[in-house]
Amino acid sequence: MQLDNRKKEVLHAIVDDYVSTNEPVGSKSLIERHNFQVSSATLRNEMAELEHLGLIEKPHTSAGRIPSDKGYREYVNSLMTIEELSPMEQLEIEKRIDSSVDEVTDLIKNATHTLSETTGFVSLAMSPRLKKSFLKQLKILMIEPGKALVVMVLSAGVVKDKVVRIPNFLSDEQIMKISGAVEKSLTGKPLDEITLVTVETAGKSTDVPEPLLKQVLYEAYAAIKQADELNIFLEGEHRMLGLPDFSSLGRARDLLGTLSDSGMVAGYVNEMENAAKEQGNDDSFMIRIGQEIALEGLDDCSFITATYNLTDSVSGNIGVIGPKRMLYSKVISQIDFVKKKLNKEMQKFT
Amino acid sequence: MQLDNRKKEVLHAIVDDYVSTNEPVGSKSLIERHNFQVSSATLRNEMAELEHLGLIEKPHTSAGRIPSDKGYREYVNSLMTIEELSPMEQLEIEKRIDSSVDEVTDLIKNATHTLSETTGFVSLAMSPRLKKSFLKQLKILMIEPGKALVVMVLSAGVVKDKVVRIPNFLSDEQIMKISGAVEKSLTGKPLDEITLVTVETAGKSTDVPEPLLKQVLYEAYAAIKQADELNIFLEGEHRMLGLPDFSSLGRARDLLGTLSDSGMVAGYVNEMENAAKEQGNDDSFMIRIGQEIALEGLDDCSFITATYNLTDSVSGNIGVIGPKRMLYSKVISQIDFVKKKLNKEMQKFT
DNA sequence: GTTGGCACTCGAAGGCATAGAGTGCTAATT
DNA sequence: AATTAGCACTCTATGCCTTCGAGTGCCAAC
Repeated sequence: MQLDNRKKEVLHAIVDDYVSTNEPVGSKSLIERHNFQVSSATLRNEMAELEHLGLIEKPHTSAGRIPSDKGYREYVNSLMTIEELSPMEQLEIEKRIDSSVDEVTDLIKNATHTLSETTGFVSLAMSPRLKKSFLKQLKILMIEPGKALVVMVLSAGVVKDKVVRIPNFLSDEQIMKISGAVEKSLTGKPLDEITLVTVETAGKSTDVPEPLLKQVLYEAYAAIKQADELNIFLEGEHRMLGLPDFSSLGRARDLLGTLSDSGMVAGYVNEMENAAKEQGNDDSFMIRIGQEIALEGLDDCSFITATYNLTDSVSGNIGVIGPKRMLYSKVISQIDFVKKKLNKEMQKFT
Repeated sequence: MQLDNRKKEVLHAIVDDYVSTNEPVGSKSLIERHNFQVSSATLRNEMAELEHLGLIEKPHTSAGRIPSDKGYREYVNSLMTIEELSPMEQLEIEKRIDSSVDEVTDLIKNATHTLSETTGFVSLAMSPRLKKSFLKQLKILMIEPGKALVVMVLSAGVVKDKVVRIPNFLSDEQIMKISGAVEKSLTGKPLDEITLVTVETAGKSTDVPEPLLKQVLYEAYAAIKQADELNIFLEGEHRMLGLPDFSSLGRARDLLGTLSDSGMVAGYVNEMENAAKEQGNDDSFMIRIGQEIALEGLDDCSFITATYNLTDSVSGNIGVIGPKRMLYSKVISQIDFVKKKLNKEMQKFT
């Protein structure tokens, strides 16, 4: 979209004003609040053109203008300038992200919590995508007859486990044999290269009778597959209720209803991630505005995520869902700072 | 509270009508909907007395009456009759509570989810109180230099683990020695009898040098303590937004704000549990109505929980937070049925 | 103890006028 | 050709008034 400078300024001003006042902005108040060296009539003409371009719109005939999704998009893509957080704000975040936790998951939850508190919106994080991490250890521990625990240590410093059912007859020794054989042959393999066949082959070297063996191997395989399942952490849903943008109960309900289905949100974040990758989008932020979000009830929201890195090949997303009437530059730098802090803290785990 | 029969009938009718219509109920509509063999004037007199007793109240001078907290309390304690769920409803719940999960926690989450869906309210469950369960196994596994995993198998069929930091110098062998020694001497002990001293004594038999040993033992102790920390699962918060009782955004926000602090809710459930125990309340339900609930924003709610049992000595709570204008008899039987189903399914894990 | 009757109260809903912010258009100005 | 002043018009929000109806308390009669 090519806009002349003055149109850019006008759109910028409209977005700024609307974001801070939550009132449709008219030509007069625009003049009052900004140093335009033209009359309101001229602005009215500009605004009519911006409306024609689909960048702003009127809630009704005799009201001021509000940015459309396209207008926000233009603002985000070309108009806004991102500033660094103030040292105070940085310190606040540093302080909140506690580095004393022992597990990556806790660190991520911690960062998510912090992000929701600093932005005042809903925050979310995806667990790391572990497909590319490799097995460093795998142990099958007998818990009691018929029950075992599969413990996996992954290269990304993550520990996963799962209780599985095994045949009752199996002895402690047999399990240890299987455990050893599987570990020996799978260690060093990335999770996404481990298939049921791989696991079954790994177990062949033991002398445990076939049908029993097969069941244990299958369970081990299932445990490995479960280890790279994606989790999502959502936090601060209730904060949306405090925003004037969701003062209509209907909207608030639709929004929270959708967010309550965390699996659906996780799936959507995943799609976004994949789409970004396909497009070779090396921008570190993914931003979806209003109707661009393919989730019901999020028409008035914007969805911003960044990518954190646990290792070179293992990453996840962290971000915010807020009203589309938000201070984009601020929120983006908040996410960015939390992400960087998270990346730094994560190094301790790898 | 001693009420004559007619007063009981009137209160019963008022609660029923108000619950189903969400309108203050007046003397005339009461006559219309129920077979009172008296005139509306008589009912007005009765209602005036009920109001005097604090059982019902007027939103304003010229409106009908609504039950007060005390009125609901009376209703719940003495008036309502609890019916069994219909076979259809039972089947629906049976179907939803999936018995194929491998861990108790999943089963509990499952039941919580089901409860929220069947009641349409917020449901919650506490994780089992494991203080009285005893250690069946405890293993410390070396993950990498400086990092180990403490895995505990408890008598209640629960598996817990925690990643801990250990001194870098320790060898695999040394850890195994400690692990063996601790397990040997702690196996069979209830969690609440395990103290730091117990653990340290348990480790003494090894030849691992003192300061290193001590750190590992401390971490093991911390892992054990963490194992009996209480978790709470809350689900369906967004459903409250659909209820007319929370059509005021302010109330809804206060409510969801409070519920978002799950630690606080967990603490409160715990208090309720302890209070019930002290009073020797062997009733299987704990019910708190309106202002009886010592949590901000829950003035218009009722809080109903039941106790599930994982083993004789290990139990937890499962229940519902809904509007106080609810169909108590129905909700109670729903909770009761879910609890029974949960108890049944839990037997598989012990 | 019960009832019919009646005056009174109060909130909800609808109608109506007004104020205010904003718009688009036109004609004049630079 | 771009800008501006001016003006008629539009639409919402607000406040005020009225009406309507469900409900109440109380009193006198049964």
